[in-house]
Amino acid sequence: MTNTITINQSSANLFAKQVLAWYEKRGRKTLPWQQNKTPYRVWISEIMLQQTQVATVIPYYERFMASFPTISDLAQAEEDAVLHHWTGLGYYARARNLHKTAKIIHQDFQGKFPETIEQVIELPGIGRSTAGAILSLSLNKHYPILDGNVKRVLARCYTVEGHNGQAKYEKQLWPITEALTPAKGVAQFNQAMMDLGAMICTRSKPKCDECPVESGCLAKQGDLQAEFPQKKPKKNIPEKHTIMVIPKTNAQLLMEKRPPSGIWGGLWCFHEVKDIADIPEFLKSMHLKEIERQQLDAFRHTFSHFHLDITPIVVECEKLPSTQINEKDAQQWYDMSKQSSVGLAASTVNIISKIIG
DNA sequence: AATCCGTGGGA
DNA sequence: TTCCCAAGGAT
Repeated sequence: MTNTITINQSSANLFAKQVLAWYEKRGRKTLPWQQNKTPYRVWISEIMLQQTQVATVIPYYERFMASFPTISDLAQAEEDAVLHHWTGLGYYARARNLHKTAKIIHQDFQGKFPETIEQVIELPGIGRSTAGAILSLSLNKHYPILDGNVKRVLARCYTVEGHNGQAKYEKQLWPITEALTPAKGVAQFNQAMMDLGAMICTRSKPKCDECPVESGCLAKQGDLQAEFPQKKPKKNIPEKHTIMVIPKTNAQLLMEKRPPSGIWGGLWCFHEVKDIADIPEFLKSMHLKEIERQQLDAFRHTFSHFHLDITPIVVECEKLPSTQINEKDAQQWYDMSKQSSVGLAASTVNIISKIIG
């Protein structure tokens, strides 16, 4: 049983007024994607910021916009180049969807970012909140958002039960953000709500004395800030093991492109085997002769949903004659003396740096 | 509806 | 150290 919250017009007006006044004084206005705002620039920022902190995003954003200043540039880029700009950022489906969407806009919308919510939500990687953010922040269109910051602020203000990722939680919150989002000043309001969540209504130790809506906050009134949003039940994540084989010749490492979906989809990675005994067969299929091997220290890479213990094995090899290492699409030699131009997972960068030193 | 998809920072 | 989880969306 979840109680339905009703918000009348005058309390919504007051809420918006308080938030907008706060934004003028304390809100963020100098982030990179807040300069020269266009749907394209805001779109890229919103995708990068999904489940990712601002400080982490900024350097990625700057590099990305320098390489792909327009939708057309992005649409015409190689997927490897787009993923390269995502190396280490995580959630790589975001980059693949970004590229797909750029192509769609290039082909179906004459390169102009669509401006209706229905069209924007249709695009790969853009859901209701991101669509609302793009259109409100860049074009001041009247759409609500509901990102992690807004959820936390509203969950406390209205003591909404549930936690992130729970359907009933969002189902309660959407009508609230709809009711509160003003038609006038929507760009500033939406930005302000994210700023409040990020700077004031933080998950631990919220700064209620600096909050513009403290007087109406139900959590504050009941001293329940620590109880909302509610805690997610903890779950033990499984442990997995893998052996990564790294054939090495002089200054080159053999890598392969991972399938387009699943973990590290579309990134270049080292070949995985279940057992050390599988290594000779793999080397043979690559037309490589083993000279010697060196097992590096195993290390743990932890994802949100499992641990992966990785044992890297570097195999110094000699390329057998008469063998164009066949597969230019699935395998390639990574030149350690050159700058990479493809997408790599953080753990792959880690292994390469161990080898290069 | 719950799970899959990364990574690094903060407590 | 260990644990939680952040400007979500797709399935």
